[in-house]
Amino acid sequence: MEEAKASGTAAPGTESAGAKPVDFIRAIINEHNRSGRFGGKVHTRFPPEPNGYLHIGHAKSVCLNFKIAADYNGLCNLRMDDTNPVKEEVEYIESIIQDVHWLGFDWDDRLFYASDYYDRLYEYAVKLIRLGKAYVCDQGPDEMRQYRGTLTEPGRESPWRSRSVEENLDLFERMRKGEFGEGEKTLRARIDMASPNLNMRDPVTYRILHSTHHRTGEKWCIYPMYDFAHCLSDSLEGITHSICTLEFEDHRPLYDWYLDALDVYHPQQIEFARLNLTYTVMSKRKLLQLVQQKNVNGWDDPRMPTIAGMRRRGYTPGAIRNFCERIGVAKNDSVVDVELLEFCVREDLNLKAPRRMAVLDPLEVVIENYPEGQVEEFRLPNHPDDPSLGFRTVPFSKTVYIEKEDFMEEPSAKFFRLAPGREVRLRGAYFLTCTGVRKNGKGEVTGLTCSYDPQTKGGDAPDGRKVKGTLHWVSAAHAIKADINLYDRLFQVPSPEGGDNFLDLLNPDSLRRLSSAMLEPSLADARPGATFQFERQGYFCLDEKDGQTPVFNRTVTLRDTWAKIDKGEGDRGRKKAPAPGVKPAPKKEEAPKIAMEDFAKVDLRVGLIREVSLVEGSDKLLRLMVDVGEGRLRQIFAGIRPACPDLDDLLGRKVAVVANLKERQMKFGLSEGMILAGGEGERMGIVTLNGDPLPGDRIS
RNA sequence: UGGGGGAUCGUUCAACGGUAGGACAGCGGACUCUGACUCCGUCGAUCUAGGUUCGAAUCCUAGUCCCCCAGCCA
Repeated sequence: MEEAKASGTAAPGTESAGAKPVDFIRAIINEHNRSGRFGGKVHTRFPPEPNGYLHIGHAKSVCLNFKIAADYNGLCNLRMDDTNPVKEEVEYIESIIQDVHWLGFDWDDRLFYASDYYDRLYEYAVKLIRLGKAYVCDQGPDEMRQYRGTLTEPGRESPWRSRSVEENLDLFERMRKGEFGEGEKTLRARIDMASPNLNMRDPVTYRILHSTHHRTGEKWCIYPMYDFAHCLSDSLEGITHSICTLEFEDHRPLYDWYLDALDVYHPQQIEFARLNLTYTVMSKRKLLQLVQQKNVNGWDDPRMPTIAGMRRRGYTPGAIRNFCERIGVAKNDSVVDVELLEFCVREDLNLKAPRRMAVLDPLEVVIENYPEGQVEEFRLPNHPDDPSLGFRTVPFSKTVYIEKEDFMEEPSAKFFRLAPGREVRLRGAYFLTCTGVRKNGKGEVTGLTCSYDPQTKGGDAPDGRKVKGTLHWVSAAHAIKADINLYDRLFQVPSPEGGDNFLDLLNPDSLRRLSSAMLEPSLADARPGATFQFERQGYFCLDEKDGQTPVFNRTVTLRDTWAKIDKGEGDRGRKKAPAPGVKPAPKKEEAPKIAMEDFAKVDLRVGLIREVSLVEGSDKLLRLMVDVGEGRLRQIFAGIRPACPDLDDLLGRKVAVVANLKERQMKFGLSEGMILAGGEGERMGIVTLNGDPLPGDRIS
């Protein structure tokens, strides 16, 4: 086979082991370049319809189109696909222009509008009529639908299909002049009413819309349909590769048909899978609904997956571009984990964001042995790894605020922040030991008294003693009060886009407003839009500066290993754990929460019980040694004792084992799976398998 | 039950008849004046069944499942 990579399109040295794999679109382009189909030229376009704000899904397309053009030394146009004046607005056009620019792309003087081509499009339509390939149809919407047939039955030809060229020309001209009302007449392509592809059953090419267009005003009352306008706009602009999303795949025959029928320059349409993100919705209809119903505060609400929303939230263009790079491009339907986006944001911000200290939920600390009225100034670096970001000055005094959650009166073993008698470091300042706790009548902690070690100025102990915790802090006398918006995912479930009840799935805590945060004074100079890392908290950007109190939006939290530990302990300690090792059957009343797709991930295997023993200290658990066909026995602790008065009865039984479960360390030992059982107490039963399945056989 | 697409670690992208690899997530560890960053380690997948082949994620056959299409929206 010929070496594709040696064809000269790859830069020198890139065909070595580290070469980036080529996605399927570039593979097609490479093939075109090899065959000379477009003379080595690559010219793409990003063609949004200005009927909403751009979102992260559009960003994928923007990056794809502009990057491909750049990679191949070609060009990419920005084109507004404005063929439906009813839905489109100037506000959207402006936002699109701003957003694509903000993302870091430029189209020079190549901002186009499909409406730029209305005159020529009209001429093309006339030509189609002359060729006998289009006709004016008098069918109304309902009638046309009936004649179209169904997915399985062919359509019937319209009675108007055989009008003469002259009559069609005359009628079309009169449509243009406004002699007919909306819906009275359409221009249709004469293709094939029996085509299995519905798009080819004499599709409407022009429709009458007595509506003011945001650019052409009253000039037209007939407007071309997408399929007609799009392929010809591409053709007119000399686009080589018309990259669009998957749902247009079965429009490609029509794309090709129009261009062939008119015998004009013919770009190649290529379809890729649109981006979906977990915990959000991407359809413009749903986003519009959220805006209109005021579930969010406009298109640029920081919780929205729109470019404008992400900008306001503090996401950077570089992070978004990087994200689009990492998710790749293919034809699989995919839902990308929003954590990848957040990773990209952190990755970018970590490098650039100056560090600051901000206490979101303050707890007052009085340092008893610190001189009254004394103020020290510490010079702290803006970035731990990048000296070029410089320093700022932070004042310190007798009373400081620390984060409420950085103190625990009765700490667990793994908590290494402040607690009575414990010593921690105040970042960049001193070691601090908690000597007393102040409480209100309800027993809530309202403040601490602490002592500091003057020897540890700057944050290091001359005697070399270590502390486990370092806390951020703010001097009470110098603090700036601020409001903080804590944003979380908009929806509670990973895929809210499923049914029509997506509004029920909104996360009620997607925005938490904090109004008593205290910031270090250097933040007074922050400019709107500037992003900082509030140490140990996350990245925050200044939203607006009008009013007395500044407002910071949380862009994204820091990765928080402690939260996981803490939560894990909480789960173990507080919640009543179900009998381990048993998957409880769902109760009748409540619908099962497991989606079929999740269930399909369960690897259910036949397990042969080889050993059974009681577990000391538990009246529910049994220790089973089960053969799952792996050449060794798995130890499974199962809470099935109530179902098994006679242990010997279990020996040799074949049961259903969930084999791909993460093993679980229990106090009795490691449990390497789960066996299927249902019911509770004495009514519990174990799923037993009859017949001759072998241990390890998959159960489907 | 028409047509068009798609099925590879939990997620996503790769591997183009020759060792199934990367990233994110997870887990474990090292480091740390951010429980961050960084570093190291680790877990983990070819939809199913046949066939071709020395060799199959890749080719063939037959299934299964998922997505899209019946706008005068794009």
